Amino acid sequence: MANASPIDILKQNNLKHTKQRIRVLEDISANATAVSQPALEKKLGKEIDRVTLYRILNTYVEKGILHRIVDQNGTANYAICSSACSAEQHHDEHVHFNCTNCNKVFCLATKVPEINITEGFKAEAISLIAYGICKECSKTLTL
Amino acid sequence: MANASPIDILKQNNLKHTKQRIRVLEDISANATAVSQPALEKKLGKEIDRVTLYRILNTYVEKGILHRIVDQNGTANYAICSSACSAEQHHDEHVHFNCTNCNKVFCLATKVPEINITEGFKAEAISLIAYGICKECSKTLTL
DNA sequence: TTAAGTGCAAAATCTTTGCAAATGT
DNA sequence: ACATTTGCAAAGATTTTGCACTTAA
Repeated sequence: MANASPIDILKQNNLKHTKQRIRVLEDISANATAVSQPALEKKLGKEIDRVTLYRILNTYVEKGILHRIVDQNGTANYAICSSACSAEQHHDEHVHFNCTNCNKVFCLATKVPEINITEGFKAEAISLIAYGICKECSKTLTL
Repeated sequence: MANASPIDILKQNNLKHTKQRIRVLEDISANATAVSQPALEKKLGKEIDRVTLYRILNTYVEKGILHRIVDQNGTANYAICSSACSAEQHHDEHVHFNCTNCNKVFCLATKVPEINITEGFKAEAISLIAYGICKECSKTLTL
């Protein structure tokens, strides 16, 4: 249920499987944390044109293949969606953690709790990002 | 406790009260919702240089005078901090609502609930943004 | 074969930096 | 008078657009 191969994912979404698209999916799956756009550019910059990367990422988000998590700096981070996601109803209802030291974005197991939204407002999605120091950096930063 | 005048706020923070700084505070206070940077630029563009606006907003966020709420698009929105905020410990622990129709950002009365963060991660701040249709747009969008 | 996807060039934005002139205390 | 703040010019970064070439089906 969890780890479909890049090619499977592309097939399921009627997308041509080009080597650029496959590389992007491989790279993001390989990572335990969400990957920032700058990190992707740095990593794939020689294989994939910057513009193509923008287009691939947008396509993936539209199709519900990737989550886009925008952090406090306005930087986009991408993570593979769980199987529950689809292009129509895009549920990204787990908590994200953005380390203010290493800047990595983690998808936590914690689910976003029910929120009492003010009468009259209709919430369709909720983004909950915790900012602080991640597990790794906590160890290192023994100042 | 709530509505200090722009000049009072500047005095309290040892900032010179220039007409540009006062205009920014007036404009943001006048609004019930948070104000986006593009909206501020559009409104104040003839009175205040774009670069000056960046600097004023950054100063205000550093001093804890304004909250910066970054929405899904990476756009910064600004709202006056409650009295509980300070430059050192900056608590912005209420829920924000970003209307996907009019793009306005509302500060809701709802507080951010306690979250169980995964062992090892140290959360220092939490941003919770609900996306959907705001009160006003709900009325209008009777499609 | 042909529709979709990529790369390159270039435009449009957005954000930061440096410095001289203006302003508040 | 003096330290800050502003505005302008310019550099740097990010994101979008258009179009010819390439590639997967």
